[in-house]
Amino acid sequence: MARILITSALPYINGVKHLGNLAGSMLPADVYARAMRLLGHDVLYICATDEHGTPAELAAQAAGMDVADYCDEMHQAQKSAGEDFALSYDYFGRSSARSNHALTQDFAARLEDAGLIEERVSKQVYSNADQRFLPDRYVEGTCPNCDYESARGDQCDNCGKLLDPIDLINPYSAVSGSKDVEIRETRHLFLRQSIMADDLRIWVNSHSADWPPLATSIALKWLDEGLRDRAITRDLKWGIPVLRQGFEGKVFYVWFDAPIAYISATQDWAEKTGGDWESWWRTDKGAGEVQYVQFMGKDNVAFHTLSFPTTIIGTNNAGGDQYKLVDNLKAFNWVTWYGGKFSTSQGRGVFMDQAISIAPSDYWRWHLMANAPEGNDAAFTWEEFQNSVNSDLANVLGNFVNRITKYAVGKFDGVVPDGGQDGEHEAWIAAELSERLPALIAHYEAREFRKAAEQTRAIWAAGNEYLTRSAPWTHYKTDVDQAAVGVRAGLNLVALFGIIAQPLIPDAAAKILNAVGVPEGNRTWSFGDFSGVADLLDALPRGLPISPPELLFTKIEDDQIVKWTEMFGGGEV
RNA sequence: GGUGGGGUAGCUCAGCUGGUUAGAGCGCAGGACUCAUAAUCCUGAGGUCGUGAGUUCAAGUCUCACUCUCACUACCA
Repeated sequence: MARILITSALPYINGVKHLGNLAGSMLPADVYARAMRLLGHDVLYICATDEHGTPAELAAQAAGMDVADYCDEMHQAQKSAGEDFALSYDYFGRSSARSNHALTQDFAARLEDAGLIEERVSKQVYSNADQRFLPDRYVEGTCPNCDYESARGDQCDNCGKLLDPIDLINPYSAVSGSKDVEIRETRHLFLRQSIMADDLRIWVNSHSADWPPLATSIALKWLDEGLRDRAITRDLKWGIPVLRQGFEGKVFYVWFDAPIAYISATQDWAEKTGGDWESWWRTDKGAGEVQYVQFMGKDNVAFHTLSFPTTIIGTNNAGGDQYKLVDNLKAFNWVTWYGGKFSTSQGRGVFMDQAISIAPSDYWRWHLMANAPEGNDAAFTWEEFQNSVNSDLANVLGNFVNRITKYAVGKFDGVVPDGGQDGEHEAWIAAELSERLPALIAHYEAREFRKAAEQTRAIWAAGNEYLTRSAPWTHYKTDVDQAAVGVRAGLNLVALFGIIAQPLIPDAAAKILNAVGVPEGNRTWSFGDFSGVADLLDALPRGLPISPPELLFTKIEDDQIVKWTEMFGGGEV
């Protein structure tokens, strides 16, 4: 048994997340957590809302709310959306929690002791009308390169050129539209990442074999370009106060405190459950044996492979408490939406709360993982979604469960039949399983979600092939015992299919396992060694009553696709 | 502009350190079966592996050039 710590990138607070966010961090982390628990590992899966920063303040302002109240509300909304999708967090915390204030301030103090903090003065755009400093992208104006009139201060959307807000012609605040903006000097703390670059490179290279190329290549790219020091404070009201003379009214940068919330949320978990957070995070207190796995979209890779590690290594260098670095890191590409990106700010795509209102969570979980954006960006289309659900879930799995349980009710009094001897067909399916089950587990252990889903489906399909081969309905006419063998094996396959389905489609899996009376304690993946896989075909007690579950998966009809396409604008480019 | 992915059957994608007739699912065409949500099972058609060179006994797999596409590019997170 291993101890596995899992975190998924913290969803930002400014709205319910879309399917791209779900597919790229929370959902795969959940599927992995579930699979590892089923394998008997000691798993701790932590997530939280990421609540600080300019967008949170502006979103609250737009909603006419106090930012703390806004975050309370949105935290609840996201927590509830997570529950709707059966995300099995051990704890879903908040980066604004008191624990995170304390820990972030402690980290900053220790980084200073380690000589990694430096004060610098920088120039930034200030809006008098908004009474706030504006991040580059919140300053707009005319592009000096192409004369596009709504160019953002960081980059022009029209010609793609990277800009500095100072270069904009006729700059104005994107928040209020006010042209009363000026350049002001402001003092900030910088994290001296540059002096950690060599250490970071050695560490990243040590993971070149076990991280996805996407992760190492992004990290090395930044290192190759020369890691720059990064400001870790901001001129904002909402956030974690900087305890330093001359920094009154300033807070830590959201990207400094957010990953620290992985740790502080674990502290909050411990507080609530009586668990021991230090054994998960403190390498000087038993966390050395923990395997820590992070899940994130590719946009987050630089922060998780460079900035946060700098924080951890730097803090550790100060002596005293020693914290754990990530061991394995799974990075995802994007789910794309009809030629473009999902966008929270522009409302493009399908959001978690909308998704759950039109189809059960299992449908989304299955489709998003079977088509996970692992090697590449993955296009979401309604047709593909329909196909995944109807073909894989309804036809292959749902129909299998339905056909054999109904047949058992019709011909064998609704119990697992006795009688008969296993023969060549049972040997065939046993051989299939003895090859496929270890492959399935290997895919989960390697966090290859497309392949895990593909193998899961292949095992279900093998069940259908087994029924074709053993054909109990044919034997029933001449040899009831022979038919009993097929029905018995078939019902045991139903149980097995439910057991392996649990990480991906937990709700349907529970219905299936209830239908064939598998007790909670027997739903794990302790298959033993796979030489004994034939026992899986006779695991249910003979004579055990079973009952067909209600329709497991309702097919998605063409007219629903038409309706959803209209509703969500899918099909537009 | 720079950097990094990717371009493999109609569609979505597998193909680790180069090695027998390039694979899967869906879709399509035939057939089988009738227990089942008109489901399932079998068989088949279909690809000059983006383009052009090169290295090698041998390249989808390595090198170079070209082309298309997506992403990242550091004060949005």
